[in-house]
Amino acid sequence: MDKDLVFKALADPTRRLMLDEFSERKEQTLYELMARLIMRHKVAISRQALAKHVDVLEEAGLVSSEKRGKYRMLVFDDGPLRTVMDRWLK
Amino acid sequence: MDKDLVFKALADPTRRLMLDEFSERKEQTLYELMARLIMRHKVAISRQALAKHVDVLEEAGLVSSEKRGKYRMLVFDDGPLRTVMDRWLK
DNA sequence: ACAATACGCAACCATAGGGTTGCGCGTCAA
DNA sequence: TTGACGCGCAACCCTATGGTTGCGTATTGT
Repeated sequence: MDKDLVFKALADPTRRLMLDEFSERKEQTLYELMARLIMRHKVAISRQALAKHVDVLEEAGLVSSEKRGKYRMLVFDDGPLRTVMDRWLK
Repeated sequence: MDKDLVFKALADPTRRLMLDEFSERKEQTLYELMARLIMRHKVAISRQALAKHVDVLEEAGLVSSEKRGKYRMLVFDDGPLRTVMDRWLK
Protein backbone atom coordinates (compact mmCIF):
# COMPACT_ATOMS: atom_id res chain seq x y z
CA MET A 1 0.00 0.00 0.00
CA ASP A 2 1.37 3.36 -1.05
CA LYS A 3 0.56 5.84 1.69
CA ASP A 4 1.30 8.78 -0.58
CA LEU A 5 -1.53 7.69 -2.87
CA VAL A 6 -3.89 7.46 0.10
CA PHE A 7 -3.14 11.01 1.19
CA LYS A 8 -3.44 12.17 -2.40
CA ALA A 9 -6.87 10.56 -2.51
CA LEU A 10 -7.89 12.28 0.73
CA ALA A 11 -6.77 15.68 -0.51
CA ASP A 12 -9.93 16.45 -2.45
CA PRO A 13 -13.21 17.41 -0.73
CA THR A 14 -15.38 15.66 -3.33
CA ARG A 15 -13.49 12.40 -2.80
CA ARG A 16 -13.97 12.77 0.95
CA LEU A 17 -17.71 13.08 0.38
CA MET A 18 -17.52 9.94 -1.74
CA LEU A 19 -15.89 8.15 1.19
CA ASP A 20 -18.69 9.41 3.42
CA GLU A 21 -21.16 7.63 1.17
CA PHE A 22 -19.04 4.51 0.91
CA SER A 23 -18.75 4.30 4.69
CA GLU A 24 -22.55 3.92 4.76
CA ARG A 25 -22.90 1.70 1.68
CA LYS A 26 -19.89 -0.40 0.86
CA GLU A 27 -21.06 -1.36 -2.61
CA GLN A 28 -22.39 1.12 -5.11
CA THR A 29 -22.43 1.65 -8.83
CA LEU A 30 -20.98 4.84 -10.18
CA TYR A 31 -24.46 6.19 -10.96
CA GLU A 32 -25.82 5.38 -7.51
CA LEU A 33 -22.90 7.21 -6.04
CA MET A 34 -23.45 10.21 -8.28
CA ALA A 35 -27.14 10.34 -7.41
CA ARG A 36 -26.33 10.34 -3.69
CA LEU A 37 -23.73 13.05 -4.03
CA ILE A 38 -26.17 15.27 -5.86
CA MET A 39 -29.14 14.66 -3.57
CA ARG A 40 -27.50 14.53 -0.17
CA HIS A 41 -24.57 16.88 -0.67
CA LYS A 42 -25.77 19.07 -3.54
CA VAL A 43 -22.64 18.32 -5.51
CA ALA A 44 -22.86 19.26 -9.18
CA ILE A 45 -20.47 17.05 -11.05
CA SER A 46 -20.28 15.23 -14.37
CA ARG A 47 -19.98 11.48 -14.77
CA GLN A 48 -16.50 11.80 -16.22
CA ALA A 49 -15.25 13.91 -13.35
CA LEU A 50 -16.67 11.42 -10.88
CA ALA A 51 -15.03 8.55 -12.76
CA LYS A 52 -11.70 10.30 -12.42
CA HIS A 53 -12.18 10.53 -8.68
CA VAL A 54 -13.00 6.83 -8.58
CA ASP A 55 -9.75 6.11 -10.40
CA VAL A 56 -7.81 8.03 -7.76
CA LEU A 57 -9.57 6.13 -4.98
CA GLU A 58 -8.76 2.87 -6.74
CA GLU A 59 -5.07 3.72 -7.05
CA ALA A 60 -5.05 4.37 -3.33
CA GLY A 61 -6.63 0.98 -2.67
CA LEU A 62 -9.67 2.58 -1.04
CA VAL A 63 -12.03 1.28 -3.70
CA SER A 64 -11.97 -1.75 -5.93
CA SER A 65 -14.13 -2.01 -9.02
CA GLU A 66 -15.81 -5.05 -10.44
CA LYS A 67 -17.40 -5.30 -13.85
CA ARG A 68 -21.00 -6.51 -13.58
CA GLY A 69 -22.67 -6.50 -16.95
CA LYS A 70 -22.73 -2.98 -18.18
CA TYR A 71 -22.35 -1.62 -14.69
CA ARG A 72 -19.18 -0.99 -12.79
CA MET A 73 -19.70 -1.94 -9.19
CA LEU A 74 -17.51 -0.09 -6.69
CA VAL A 75 -16.49 -1.70 -3.41
CA PHE A 76 -15.13 0.29 -0.50
CA ASP A 77 -12.18 -0.84 1.63
CA ASP A 78 -11.33 1.15 4.75
CA GLY A 79 -8.14 -0.81 5.40
CA PRO A 80 -5.72 1.80 4.08
CA LEU A 81 -7.39 4.49 6.18
CA ARG A 82 -6.95 2.44 9.33
CA THR A 83 -3.23 2.04 8.88
CA VAL A 84 -2.20 5.33 7.35
CA MET A 85 -2.52 7.47 10.45
CA ASP A 86 -0.36 5.32 12.72
CA ARG A 87 2.56 7.31 11.39
CA TRP A 88 2.16 10.20 13.86
CA LEU A 89 -0.16 8.79 16.52
CA LYS A 90 1.80 6.47 18.74
CA MET B 1 -11.19 22.90 13.77
CA ASP B 2 -11.57 22.90 10.02
CA LYS B 3 -11.08 19.33 8.81
CA ASP B 4 -10.63 20.47 5.22
CA LEU B 5 -7.55 22.44 6.25
CA VAL B 6 -6.14 19.38 8.01
CA PHE B 7 -6.48 17.23 4.89
CA LYS B 8 -5.03 20.02 2.80
CA ALA B 9 -2.05 20.08 5.15
CA LEU B 10 -1.63 16.32 4.85
CA ALA B 11 -1.74 16.42 1.06
CA ASP B 12 1.92 17.34 0.58
CA PRO B 13 4.76 14.82 1.12
CA THR B 14 7.16 17.45 2.47
CA ARG B 15 4.64 18.47 5.11
CA ARG B 16 4.18 14.83 6.06
CA LEU B 17 7.93 14.56 6.61
CA MET B 18 7.73 17.67 8.76
CA LEU B 19 5.08 15.95 10.87
CA ASP B 20 7.38 12.95 11.15
CA GLU B 21 10.01 15.18 12.73
CA PHE B 22 7.49 16.95 14.94
CA SER B 23 6.17 13.66 16.23
CA GLU B 24 9.69 13.04 17.61
CA ARG B 25 10.43 16.60 18.77
CA LYS B 26 7.40 18.66 19.63
CA GLU B 27 9.25 21.98 19.74
CA GLN B 28 11.63 23.12 17.04
CA THR B 29 12.73 26.31 15.40
CA LEU B 30 12.30 26.64 11.68
CA TYR B 31 16.05 26.23 11.12
CA GLU B 32 16.27 23.13 13.31
CA LEU B 33 13.45 21.63 11.32
CA MET B 34 15.10 22.51 8.02
CA ALA B 35 18.41 20.97 9.13
CA ARG B 36 16.66 17.74 10.10
CA LEU B 37 14.78 17.52 6.82
CA ILE B 38 18.00 17.96 4.87
CA MET B 39 20.10 15.54 6.93
CA ARG B 40 17.64 12.78 7.67
CA HIS B 41 15.44 12.90 4.61
CA LYS B 42 17.72 14.53 2.01
CA VAL B 43 15.12 17.16 1.27
CA ALA B 44 16.47 20.13 -0.66
CA ILE B 45 14.25 23.08 0.14
CA SER B 46 14.58 26.81 0.70
CA ARG B 47 13.71 28.61 3.91
CA GLN B 48 10.83 30.43 2.24
CA ALA B 49 9.31 27.25 0.88
CA LEU B 50 9.56 25.65 4.31
CA ALA B 51 7.97 28.71 5.91
CA LYS B 52 5.03 28.37 3.54
CA HIS B 53 4.56 24.77 4.64
CA VAL B 54 4.65 25.88 8.27
CA ASP B 55 1.90 28.40 7.51
CA VAL B 56 -0.27 25.63 6.07
CA LEU B 57 0.32 23.46 9.14
CA GLU B 58 -0.59 26.40 11.36
CA GLU B 59 -3.85 27.05 9.50
CA ALA B 60 -4.72 23.41 10.08
CA GLY B 61 -4.02 23.76 13.80
CA LEU B 62 -1.26 21.14 13.64
CA VAL B 63 1.45 23.62 14.61
CA SER B 64 1.43 26.78 16.67
CA SER B 65 4.24 29.30 16.51
CA GLU B 66 5.64 31.40 19.31
CA LYS B 67 7.99 34.34 18.88
CA ARG B 68 11.10 33.88 21.04
CA GLY B 69 13.55 36.70 20.46
CA LYS B 70 14.56 36.57 16.85
CA TYR B 71 13.58 32.94 16.57
CA ARG B 72 10.19 31.50 15.74
CA MET B 73 9.57 28.44 17.87
CA LEU B 74 7.20 25.89 16.38
CA VAL B 75 5.06 23.67 18.60
CA PHE B 76 3.36 20.50 17.33
CA ASP B 77 -0.19 19.51 18.25
CA ASP B 78 -1.45 16.08 17.18
CA GLY B 79 -5.00 16.78 18.33
CA PRO B 80 -6.49 17.47 14.90
CA LEU B 81 -4.95 14.28 13.53
CA ARG B 82 -6.58 12.23 16.26
CA THR B 83 -10.07 13.46 15.49
CA VAL B 84 -10.03 13.86 11.74
CA MET B 85 -10.15 10.20 10.81
CA ASP B 86 -13.20 9.29 12.90
CA ARG B 87 -15.24 10.31 9.89
CA TRP B 88 -14.94 6.97 8.12
CA LEU B 89 -13.72 4.62 10.84
CA LYS B 90 -16.56 3.76 13.14
C1' DA C 1 -32.63 -5.31 -34.65
C1' DC C 2 -32.11 -1.05 -32.51
C1' DA C 3 -32.45 2.55 -29.38
C1' DA C 4 -31.06 3.68 -24.78
C1' DT C 5 -27.76 3.30 -21.40
C1' DA C 6 -23.25 2.89 -18.77
C1' DC C 7 -18.86 3.49 -19.71
C1' DG C 8 -13.75 4.56 -21.38
C1' DC C 9 -10.59 7.52 -23.69
C1' DA C 10 -8.54 11.74 -25.24
C1' DA C 11 -8.04 16.62 -25.80
C1' DC C 12 -8.53 20.83 -23.81
C1' DC C 13 -9.07 24.66 -20.17
C1' DA C 14 -8.42 27.06 -15.83
C1' DT C 15 -6.97 27.32 -11.33
C1' DA C 16 -4.37 25.96 -7.15
C1' DG C 17 -0.30 25.29 -5.18
C1' DG C 18 4.72 24.30 -4.48
C1' DG C 19 9.01 26.52 -5.48
C1' DT C 20 12.17 30.36 -6.32
C1' DT C 21 14.15 35.07 -6.24
C1' DG C 22 14.54 39.59 -4.34
C1' DC C 23 13.88 43.01 -0.94
C1' DG C 24 13.26 44.99 3.61
C1' DC C 25 12.68 44.77 8.64
C1' DG C 26 13.77 43.40 13.52
C1' DT C 27 16.99 41.21 16.74
C1' DC C 28 21.30 40.25 18.75
C1' DA C 29 26.29 39.85 19.60
C1' DA C 30 30.89 41.92 18.94
C1' DT D 1 26.93 50.88 16.22
C1' DT D 2 27.24 47.85 12.84
C1' DG D 3 27.26 43.66 10.64
C1' DA D 4 25.29 39.03 10.57
C1' DC D 5 21.37 36.40 11.17
C1' DG D 6 16.35 34.87 11.32
C1' DC D 7 12.41 36.14 9.37
C1' DG D 8 8.15 38.17 6.57
C1' DC D 9 6.27 39.81 2.30
C1' DA D 10 5.44 39.98 -2.60
C1' DA D 11 6.07 38.90 -7.34
C1' DC D 12 6.82 35.44 -10.47
C1' DC D 13 7.16 30.61 -12.79
C1' DC D 14 5.71 26.02 -13.71
C1' DT D 15 3.36 21.90 -13.04
C1' DA D 16 -0.45 19.05 -11.15
C1' DT D 17 -5.02 18.45 -11.13
C1' DG D 18 -10.06 19.00 -11.11
C1' DG D 19 -13.40 19.90 -14.59
C1' DT D 20 -15.55 19.91 -19.18
C1' DT D 21 -16.65 18.51 -23.96
C1' DG D 22 -16.71 15.22 -27.58
C1' DC D 23 -16.55 10.77 -29.47
C1' DG D 24 -16.44 5.77 -29.70
C1' DT D 25 -17.64 1.06 -27.59
C1' DA D 26 -20.14 -2.47 -25.25
C1' DT D 27 -24.21 -4.04 -22.93
C1' DT D 28 -29.05 -4.21 -22.18
C1' DG D 29 -34.18 -4.30 -22.70
C1' DT D 30 -38.05 -4.05 -25.82
